[in-house]
Amino acid sequence: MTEPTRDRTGDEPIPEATVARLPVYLRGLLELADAGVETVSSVGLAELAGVNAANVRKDLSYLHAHGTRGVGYEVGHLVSEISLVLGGGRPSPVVIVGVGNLGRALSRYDGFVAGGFPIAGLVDADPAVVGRKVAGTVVRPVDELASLVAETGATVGIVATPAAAAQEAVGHLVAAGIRSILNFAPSVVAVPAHVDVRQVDLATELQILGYHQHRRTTGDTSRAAG
Amino acid sequence: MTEPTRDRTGDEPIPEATVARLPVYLRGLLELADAGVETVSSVGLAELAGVNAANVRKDLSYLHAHGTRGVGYEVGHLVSEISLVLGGGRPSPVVIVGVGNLGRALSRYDGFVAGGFPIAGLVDADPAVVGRKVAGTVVRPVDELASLVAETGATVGIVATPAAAAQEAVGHLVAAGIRSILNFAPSVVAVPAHVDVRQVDLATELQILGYHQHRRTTGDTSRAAG
DNA sequence: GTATGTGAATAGATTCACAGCT
DNA sequence: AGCTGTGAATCTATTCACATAC
Repeated sequence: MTEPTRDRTGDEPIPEATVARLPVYLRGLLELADAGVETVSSVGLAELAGVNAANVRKDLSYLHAHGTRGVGYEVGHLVSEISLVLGGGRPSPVVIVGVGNLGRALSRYDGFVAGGFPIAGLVDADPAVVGRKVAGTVVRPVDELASLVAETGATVGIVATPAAAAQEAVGHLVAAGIRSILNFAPSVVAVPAHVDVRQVDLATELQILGYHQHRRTTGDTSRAAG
Repeated sequence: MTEPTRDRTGDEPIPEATVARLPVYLRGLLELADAGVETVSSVGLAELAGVNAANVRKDLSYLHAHGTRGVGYEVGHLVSEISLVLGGGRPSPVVIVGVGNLGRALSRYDGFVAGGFPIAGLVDADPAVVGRKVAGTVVRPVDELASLVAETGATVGIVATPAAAAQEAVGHLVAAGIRSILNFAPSVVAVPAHVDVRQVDLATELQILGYHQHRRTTGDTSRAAG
């Protein structure tokens, strides 16, 4: 409260729940910036993100993003701060393992490139798929993964294989030096402690919806969950 | 009748965090059942699901699933109980709005059918796409959504449109009577209180990974997050 | 001996409510 | 007046530890 001590970028731990909301704030802020809006209040940002305003303020207090009392937050400033925290501002090239239906769709998804996650390359274990051109990129064999990562500086791996092949795919990625993995395969995978895995499971999401639906139709006084 | 509080299926509220883990347990249990395993301990199931064993026990205590002390849980029984809680055992047909890259991939994803979520139909706002056959189904125009839902008994909607079209797509789904929606568009959507929306946002997931990666490389004493 | 079931303890996240700045 | 920033209160979730049952 007297001296502005240790102020290194990203040195304080930001709660996971906050980190998960930052991308949503960022999206809303980019829309505002596009529309020429220069300041936004916590209430305004809360509406865009679908959360509570006090939550927004507390979240932003973890960053080095301060607002002006009586006015609000400067949109451009928030965009910079959040972008910095989420990946340091540099693009993170992505390698995709598994070029089935989902892998192909992901490789063509332009939201990745726009969000700073260009596709560095595609690999597949199936020789019938290797060599084919998908979304402008030639699919390479799995044993070239390490060199692909080295060449392109890829930092993120996406697993889009069948469940049975997911653990092996993760092993290849880790061996190639990748430490951030997004796993679309419906399978819990084991990784060393220094590797970060996030699971995106479509069937699981549907089943969670199924629970609430089932409850709504059989139970009585239930409350909708977001 | 004056019968006391008997166990109506799904009458107690199950914590959200537990609901989100049940599909993961179910997957592991189905694997065990396939392998002919008949009982499993909370420790065994915890390993399969990647969580703490006490957590498994507490989660299962919310269901009507009891184990045998000194032995464990009966795999077949758990499968039935969890399946029942997650959607009542009946299949929930799914309509997909938006037949771009992602919509096509989802419509071909066999995990849905296997998990009790058959594709009831596809719709798209683009006349150039309407009428084309995707994954064995003819794409229908958005204004046929209500009749499609009525015909097929679809209970779940998947939004796979661009962000700008997501709110409108959700509006159509709600108007057609759908009350469970899985939104793949990177956009916060507003829905009436009786409608349940879950967001699956690929760019957001990558950005969360980006935060941890950035922290690992710039910060020092950090701990890996699951 | 082994494994469940659960109260108690701990940790984490959200929301409230208001002091303090512009 | 309006809006941020944050301690305190509340709610939710996880983990521990052990009595209880097989």
